[in-house]
Amino acid sequence: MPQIKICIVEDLKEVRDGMTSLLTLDERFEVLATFSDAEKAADELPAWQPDIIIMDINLPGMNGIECIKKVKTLCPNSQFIMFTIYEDDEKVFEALTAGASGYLLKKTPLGKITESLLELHSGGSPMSTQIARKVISRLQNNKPSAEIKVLSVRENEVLQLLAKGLLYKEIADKLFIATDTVRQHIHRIYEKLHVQNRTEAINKAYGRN
Amino acid sequence: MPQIKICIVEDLKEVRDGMTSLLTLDERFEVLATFSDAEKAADELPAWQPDIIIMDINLPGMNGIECIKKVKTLCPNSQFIMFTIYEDDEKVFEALTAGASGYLLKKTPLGKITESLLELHSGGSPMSTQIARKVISRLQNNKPSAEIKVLSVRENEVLQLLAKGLLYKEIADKLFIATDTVRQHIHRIYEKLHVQNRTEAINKAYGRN
DNA sequence: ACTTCACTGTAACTTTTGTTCTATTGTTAT
DNA sequence: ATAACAATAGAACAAAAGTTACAGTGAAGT
Repeated sequence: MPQIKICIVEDLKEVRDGMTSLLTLDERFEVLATFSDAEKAADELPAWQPDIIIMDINLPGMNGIECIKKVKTLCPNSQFIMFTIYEDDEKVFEALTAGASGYLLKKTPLGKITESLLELHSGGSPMSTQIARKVISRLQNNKPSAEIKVLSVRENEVLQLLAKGLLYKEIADKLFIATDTVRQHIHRIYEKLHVQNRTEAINKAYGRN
Repeated sequence: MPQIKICIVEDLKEVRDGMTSLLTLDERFEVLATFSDAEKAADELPAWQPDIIIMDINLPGMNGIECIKKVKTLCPNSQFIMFTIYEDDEKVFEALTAGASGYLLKKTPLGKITESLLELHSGGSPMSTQIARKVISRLQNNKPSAEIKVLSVRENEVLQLLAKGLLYKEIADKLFIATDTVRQHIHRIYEKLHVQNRTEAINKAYGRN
């Protein structure tokens, strides 16, 4: 069983060293190199071709997400795992779409960290259920979002059809109500979502901004 | 703290009853109703409006995924969690894109089941890291879709702004062209995408059907 | 040289959307 | 019970979107 080759990109020396010694003590891992900034990492990572790159998100200068974008094509066999303080950071989500395969919280207990790395290496994507929800929502293009909850059941039905691009008349026919009633519902929807038109309503309700 | 209202769709009586008694014994949950087939569930679920619907995937007749598609618009505030034997089932993945927010394995220890339901209810998406990886990779293959490529550069710019919900006038101002020209571009866009209005164009271009 | 096409523009016209007001019915919460 | 709200609907009106037809310019390709 070969060791899992790892590189670390992290600006804080203590954190970097802590992670390095944790992994060095575990014979399943091998730390090839560490970097304190993204520019240097982007330059040198391709030469190392690690299995896993642990990437901090908030770095001085180029951030971790930009770094992924640069390095990804040059390290096609490397997997990126983000390392961050904030669990619910929108940046984590950005990173996932940019090419990261999972993430670790800085407060994660040590045992969990190695576990997550092993999971990552065996084809999984360690992440919290909160992030998982966000990812799924994006996949569905359908975020149940706070906004959508202020709408009544009927209003949601109307919005659903509105989002398909149906005419008022067509919505009315589908729901067996008058066109004027549809008009009414839609007006209320716009009010509740604080928007002016169909497109804005759809964007807001389904979380595309 | 109100109880979490739950409905169960599962064809095997033992499993159904087991789940029901597990949840009934826990005062945080309330089982409103159970169904042994998807057709009946699709009929009656809208009347219950549960917080969570536990849905078996493999059902006789209509399967759980079809059932979700039918019920989802009628229960906009309900969350669906799949209940299945196979962890790596492609069906699980289909279910997630169809609208499910997480899934449970049938072999899951009882304590984990209630934990997952609570996570689901508080906005998370319980799932294994394997499935998470699949979801992420689908997310990353976010292709700009074939349709968008038939459009000229300018038309894409217009479409972009159109998708934000801007008025023709606002688009014109942003691009420093006449409102009538915007009108022209949009007409061409609709022609090329074979659609009749703004919403359909956006859906088509960004692959939401 | 000629054709094609993206991009720009004008103009008249129809259809759809969105606003505002009013009003009835039934359900739910205090 | 009484207030609040969801769902329904009619009607008049203003604003925006969408259709159709025509036309000039400049760039790219044959």
